[in-house]
Amino acid sequence: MRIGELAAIAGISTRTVRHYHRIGLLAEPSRRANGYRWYGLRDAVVLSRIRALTELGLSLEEVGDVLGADTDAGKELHEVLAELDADLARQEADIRRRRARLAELLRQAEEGDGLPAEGPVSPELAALFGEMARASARLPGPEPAMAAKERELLALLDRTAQAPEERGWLAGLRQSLGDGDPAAMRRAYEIYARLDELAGAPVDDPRVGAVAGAIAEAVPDELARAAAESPGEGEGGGFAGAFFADFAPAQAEAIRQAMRLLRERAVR
Amino acid sequence: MRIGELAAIAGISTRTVRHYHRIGLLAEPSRRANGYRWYGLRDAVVLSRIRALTELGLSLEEVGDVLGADTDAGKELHEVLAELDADLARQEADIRRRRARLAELLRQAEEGDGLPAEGPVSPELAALFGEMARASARLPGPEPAMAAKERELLALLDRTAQAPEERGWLAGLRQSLGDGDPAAMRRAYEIYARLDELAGAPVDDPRVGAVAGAIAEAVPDELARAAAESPGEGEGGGFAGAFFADFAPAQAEAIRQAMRLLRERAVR
DNA sequence: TTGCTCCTCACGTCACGTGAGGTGGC
DNA sequence: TTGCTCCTCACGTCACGTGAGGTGGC
Repeated sequence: MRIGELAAIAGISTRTVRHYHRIGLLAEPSRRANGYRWYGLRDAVVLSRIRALTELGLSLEEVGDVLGADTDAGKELHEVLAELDADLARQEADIRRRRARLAELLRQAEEGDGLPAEGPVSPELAALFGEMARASARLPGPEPAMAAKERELLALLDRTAQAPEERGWLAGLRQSLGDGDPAAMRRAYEIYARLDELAGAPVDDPRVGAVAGAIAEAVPDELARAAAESPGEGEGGGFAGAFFADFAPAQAEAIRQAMRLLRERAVR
Repeated sequence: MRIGELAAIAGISTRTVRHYHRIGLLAEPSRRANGYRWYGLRDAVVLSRIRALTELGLSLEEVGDVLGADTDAGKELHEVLAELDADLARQEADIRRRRARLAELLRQAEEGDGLPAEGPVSPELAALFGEMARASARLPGPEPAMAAKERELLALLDRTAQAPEERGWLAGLRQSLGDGDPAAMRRAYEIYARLDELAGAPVDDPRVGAVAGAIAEAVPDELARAAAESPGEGEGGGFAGAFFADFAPAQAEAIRQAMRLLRERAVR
């Protein structure tokens, strides 16, 4: 029979059959005078066996190994199948994890209005962002740019610090944003606004020290300790440098001073 | 910071970061005098967001779409995530099917001794092959070549006829092999042996007619009907031709005559 | 003549990995 | 000087899909 019929019997494309020839998985049959390949029943038997194996999920190389190992092909197959099952188990667990995460995100989207602009974050942080959105809506005027900036930083931190012992800052952060207390959240937004005002100011602007003090005051002890352990200026590889470079000079200075105050407080 | 630190923060290789630059997913940063790329905190923020999306299973193109759709990125993301979940659900179901099939095969291997040389087949056919193996072990001498050949053909048929209405032959086949009755199985093996003997014989060998009669007699009505519906000689595309070409001339003739007898019986 | 099947290149897919060959920074 | 990091090509991976351009069979 011709390649088209063979392929139809196996339920695959003729291109696939030719591919198997090219890689040596299926022997080339004889040719007719017109150059057409001419297949026998044996080819159909072998090809259907190849397909039975690939449909289980074996790679073509593994299929070749199994077919080639005529001495005790059963044992070879058994080993490959056992390995394959372990691999599929991993894949299944991975897909499940991802689907659970997706369900979580879609639920977040239902509860709030859509998904956060900062991208997928942990449920805890998503809840916090939701509180911020509600607080901001209650306050007059547009949201301070610094609030959005902090959210992006928090999203980054949220993703890089995944280990449980690295997530202490979350509880502290929740406290500093009031933990549901509207007054604390208002104070936080006031600080964001005051930082915004420092955007074009010189480093020695008199407001810098005041803002630094307000920041340090708003940070609860838990977060203060985490901040004290964080790398100081110039340390921590290029990250700290990139961090401060991301702010206007006077803003960076206020944050630097605030961190110094927090470190002093931690020592006491 | 340099590319190595950025990659470390995102938990990926530097090659991956460069790949994202090449395809335009992440903007190229400025360069230092030595040609090194120089990244800011913004890059880390964006890159971690990219990673959060790819780890969910978005393709890089989808990630690009989501990042590019600044007007209501949330809605775009929501759609992509919903599609993705449907896709993952399909994948999960597929993996489960394959694992169930694997478990079945591994169980077969435990029950019999190893996996059948014919490759993975349905549980019903595997059970039948097991009966044949036990029957053959009880009979003297090596197994007839025709028995092994029939198994290969049956494995092929098993895989090509998957729809329930196409699987009637299985019940008939079980009957013809005795359905657990040792006497019937012995008769079947006798026919295999007699077919083997026709391997080198001429088409007009006097034994041909007798073997054909024995085959037709051994086939129960259920299988006779299925055979009657099957394509005759020369029909059914190249398959029938390839089928008969796979036997020695006298063997093919015996089978041809047996099928004719079965068709006649079906008409009555 | 028309539509179908077949033939052989040869590039494209997806998300990078992996050298190859060379240079800057501590 | 040594080891580490960075740079730019450019091929390899996996299982085919998809033209491109041409020919045989009914």
